[in-house]
Amino acid sequence: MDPSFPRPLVMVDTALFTILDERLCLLLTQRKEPPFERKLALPGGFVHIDEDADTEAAARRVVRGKIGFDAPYLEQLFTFSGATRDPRGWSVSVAYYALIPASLLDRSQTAEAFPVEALPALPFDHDRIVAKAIERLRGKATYSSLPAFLLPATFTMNELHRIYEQTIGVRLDKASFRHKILEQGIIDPIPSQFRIGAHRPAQLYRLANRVLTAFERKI
Amino acid sequence: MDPSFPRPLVMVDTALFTILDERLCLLLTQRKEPPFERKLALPGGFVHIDEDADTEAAARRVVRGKIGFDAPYLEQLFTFSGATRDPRGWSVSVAYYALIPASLLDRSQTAEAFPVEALPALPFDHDRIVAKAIERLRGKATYSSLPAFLLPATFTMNELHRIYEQTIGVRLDKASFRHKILEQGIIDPIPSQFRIGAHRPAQLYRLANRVLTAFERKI
DNA sequence: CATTGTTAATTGTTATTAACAATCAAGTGC
DNA sequence: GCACTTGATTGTTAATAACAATTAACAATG
Repeated sequence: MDPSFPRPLVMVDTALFTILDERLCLLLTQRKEPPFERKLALPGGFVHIDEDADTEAAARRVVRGKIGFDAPYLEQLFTFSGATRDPRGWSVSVAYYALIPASLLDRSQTAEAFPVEALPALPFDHDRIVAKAIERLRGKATYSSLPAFLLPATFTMNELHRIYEQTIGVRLDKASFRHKILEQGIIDPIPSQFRIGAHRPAQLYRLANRVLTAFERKI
Repeated sequence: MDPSFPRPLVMVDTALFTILDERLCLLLTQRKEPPFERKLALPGGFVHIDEDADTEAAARRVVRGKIGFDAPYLEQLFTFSGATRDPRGWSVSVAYYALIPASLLDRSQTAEAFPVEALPALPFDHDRIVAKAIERLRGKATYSSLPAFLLPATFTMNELHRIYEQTIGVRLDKASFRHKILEQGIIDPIPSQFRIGAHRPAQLYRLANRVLTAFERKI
């Protein structure tokens, strides 16, 4: 019954995105064990088959260990594998990426956030994982509500606009953006709630539902 | 050095698509071993860590075992995992999907092709794998050259048109389709080569390069 | 050898959609 | 009051797409 093939190591790694100071950042951890002890790396760990229902549950466990709560958005990214990516042996890493509003993070956590354009050298094949995660994030941002999961529960149209521009990396026309987002119906205005400050009050919005919505066209 | 966690089983499964009689089909195999011996299932097998460089190499090995050659297009689909998906124990299956022109298949292979709307009941969680593979195929077909990999090396514009309609599942305007495809530059006309028959000869085309090309807009 | 049928390829017209630029609105601080 | 800043809207133009119709090139037929 039990197949006699030698089994690979199986782990999960997570790319945790947040926006800090208008810049896309990744949360890294200092490794507590060899190999690469004390180096900064993506949060990850081995799958515990007596504890985790599946690899996504393992990823959620890792995320909770890092930030203390579940990420508003978590998605499987890609599975990396091979004999050489980990010095401990032939391994399989099921990578996930998650989006976390900076408003949910506390001070010590944001201290470990690094802008994606200024990441330190990463061990294992974590550079590849990060590259793929950014590629996926940018790709999905162009035709879905994905970037909204980087914002707190309530936000203004301009905040949403900026977060789309930051994640996609291109200018977006203000009027067109407004039109298309409202047309998609992914957000609802909160009646008589406005962001007040030094300027004209801005209408506050919230996500119409908390699941990812794909658009028919690019934003 | 060696982590003492019990290790999951690691396997690959493949969804092999082809077009037969204008219908999208999947190649299935009759299982030779328990569990589910003699049942039709997706081609798959355990990763051989002394033989496979990574899981993609394992998938290529499985595909070669099924059709005798490498598929023109192969891509990682998703990783399925958990304690219950395989009766042999906590397992991880890295699923791949591939596109294979029917012209490359021989008679005995096409005999094992089933239209995706008329598949037999599949063991394990292969139904989920198939559903996800079809979803991915349809999704990518709308904004990339993916469906072209279901055609032989040379084809007419109308053959390409039909294959897009079949994979996406919607009508596409003939004139607009022609326009957009040529604009993308993914195919080149083969000078003075035409498909002749009972009617007006049709210009033959071939893929400009053999890698997947993503479009800026939907087709 | 003109007629018909069928597929291939093109053209034009209209309706949508997006990009760009400008303008109007509503507050604060001086 | 006035300048300043951000929020929100409007209009004009250009680019695209959808739809319908037409022209082109063959084979088969009587």
